Amino acid sequence: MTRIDDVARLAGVSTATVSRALRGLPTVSAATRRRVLAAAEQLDYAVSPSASRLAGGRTGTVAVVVPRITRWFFGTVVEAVEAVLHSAGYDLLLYNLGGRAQARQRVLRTANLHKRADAVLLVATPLRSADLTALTELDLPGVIVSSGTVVPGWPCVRIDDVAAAGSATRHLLDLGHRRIAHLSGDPEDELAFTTHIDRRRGYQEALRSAGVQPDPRLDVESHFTIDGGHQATVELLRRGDAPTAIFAACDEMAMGAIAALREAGLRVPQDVSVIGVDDHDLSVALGLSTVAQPATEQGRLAARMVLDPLVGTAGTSPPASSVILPTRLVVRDSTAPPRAH
Amino acid sequence: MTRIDDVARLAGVSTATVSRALRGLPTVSAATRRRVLAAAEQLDYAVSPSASRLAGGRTGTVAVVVPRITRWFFGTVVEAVEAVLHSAGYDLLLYNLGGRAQARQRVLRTANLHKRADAVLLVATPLRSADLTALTELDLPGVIVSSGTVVPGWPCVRIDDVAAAGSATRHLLDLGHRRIAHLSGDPEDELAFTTHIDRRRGYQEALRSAGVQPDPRLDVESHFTIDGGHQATVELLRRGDAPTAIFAACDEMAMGAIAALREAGLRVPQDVSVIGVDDHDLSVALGLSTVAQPATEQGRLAARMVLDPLVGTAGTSPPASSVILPTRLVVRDSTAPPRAH
DNA sequence: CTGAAAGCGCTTACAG
DNA sequence: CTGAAAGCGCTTACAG
Repeated sequence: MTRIDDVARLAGVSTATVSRALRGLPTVSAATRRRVLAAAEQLDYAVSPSASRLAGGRTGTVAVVVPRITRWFFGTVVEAVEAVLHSAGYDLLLYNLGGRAQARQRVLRTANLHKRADAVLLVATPLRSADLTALTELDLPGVIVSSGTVVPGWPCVRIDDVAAAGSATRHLLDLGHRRIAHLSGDPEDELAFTTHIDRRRGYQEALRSAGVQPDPRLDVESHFTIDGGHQATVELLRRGDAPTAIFAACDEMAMGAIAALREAGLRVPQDVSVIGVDDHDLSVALGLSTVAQPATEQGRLAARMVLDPLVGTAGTSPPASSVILPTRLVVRDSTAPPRAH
Repeated sequence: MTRIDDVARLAGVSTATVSRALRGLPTVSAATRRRVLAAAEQLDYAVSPSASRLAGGRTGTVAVVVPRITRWFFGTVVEAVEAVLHSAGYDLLLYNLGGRAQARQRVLRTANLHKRADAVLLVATPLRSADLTALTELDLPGVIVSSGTVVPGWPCVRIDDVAAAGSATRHLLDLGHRRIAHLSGDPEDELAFTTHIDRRRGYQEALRSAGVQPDPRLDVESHFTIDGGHQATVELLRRGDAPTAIFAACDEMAMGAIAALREAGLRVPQDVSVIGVDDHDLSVALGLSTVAQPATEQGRLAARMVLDPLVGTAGTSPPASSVILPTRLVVRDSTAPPRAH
């Protein structure tokens, strides 16, 4: 393997100069830089990350923590984050909590992040106070995407979940629905994120503003997955006195709801209207009405914000502040006025 | 930050002994190991990965390359891989090619893998010969998942795509279909993987075995996505003389096909039967017939195989050999006999 | 703008 | 089973 000494020798300079030239530091003359780059090229030299990290104290790596990479929102965010990080020359260390009970603790406690990453991107991962303490002690910069916990000093990129849920619910109210069910997140979930709390609030507030009293029997908790939406809908139908519309806390749950309704012989939207939140890839194909949220945009922005304090002249730019991106009601074929009685 | 010297001092041994004890090497007495572990615990010591990597020459990291993390199969594989790697104490460096034209080259050429990972997991990523050469020169062990290129010395975990496609096509033939369309992958795709070639072959062979001549007008190429399946179906219907059944090369394409059929006023399965390959999470909900492939199992197995030469006593176990996992026809509601004329 | 030298924090022969 | 010492391959004050 060629090392920095080889390049230095060929270019006729010191290793310090090679190091500076290759990293693009300004304190190298144009002519020297040219010679170094040519030598490196000729020798097919690549810096040793371990050596560079040990000597420089920077890892060139960002740790990305997501609850489940297989879920639409998280996969989409990671894809956007990956593109930004890699084009900035940063590595992406992936931590997928994946429903494992102790995964979160493992990630945050066992010094997995410590010295492995220069920054953390925490996507929709709520922290218990012990975890938060552990994370704070790592003293790393970071960015939060979506909901979760507020980490002191970490900006957050998200949508307004209360508003998004309100928008979905109001769409149903405007169509004339009054018995509107809600499928929301599972508070028992070990990986529970807080998104569902806000979305429920938006739902309830919209109902109350329209003079409708939220009915606990129409509010079913489940997982934020297709299967979760399916189960919740089965439960909803079991309770009897079916709603005329369902607001699912995410599109995947909405899809599960549609499947369960179809199995029960109910048509969408003729018998029951369904709306979700996300604008999942499949939602167009299914004709699912939804409140679209910009997942790629959230990922891209979060990645830029997480790189911000790492790249460039530290301390120059003010710390990034939190951003709330807009959502947009997308009406398709799964919502319609309730049937006349 | 506590360093190894601090632990050594507290435990009253040399740093070499601390290093050995912490890594579980057998050449440490039980009593000493106990003292070292207690000291490390007390000081909340965590080894510096950079230092360890530089000195030891191992990175404790596996690079995972996928075409698109947002696609069901790849997301599911990565989730399984992540669980195995992290529970073995390995880091996962994620490379998502994501449709970017030069991403593959960037990953393989720019020494991104070199010295960053001890092994590579290449998921459904075909290589041009220049890329293959570059990869071979890195001299890393690796495992291939799904199709792609054969890399000398790298075992492969996959399904039999020809058989899977044959099974899907035969199901349609058995129902009485003769005009069976096929939606397959796009050969122009910069990230084209070879899966679609095998699946087309299985489709054609099954037709011929049943005495049906494959009709090129019923064979439409597109992307392996929901949108790709949608577009391909629109094209298929535009050509006129619609088929009575569609075999889509993956479930996402099948979902797109179902959406396009519905938009065209065709019912599934009464007017047109649809079958895919995968058993995507949503397929149950949609009632989509499919040939199920074990994505989680492939990921888990591949991860174990990739760790195999890294962990334990090198050279002891024979190199892992390739594995072909079974697929299974799952009949749901999207396939039925063709209507009588 | 450039170089000599120390140091980053480990692991690994080597010797005992 | 344990330790002293070299070395992994860089980056960074420091000096000029």
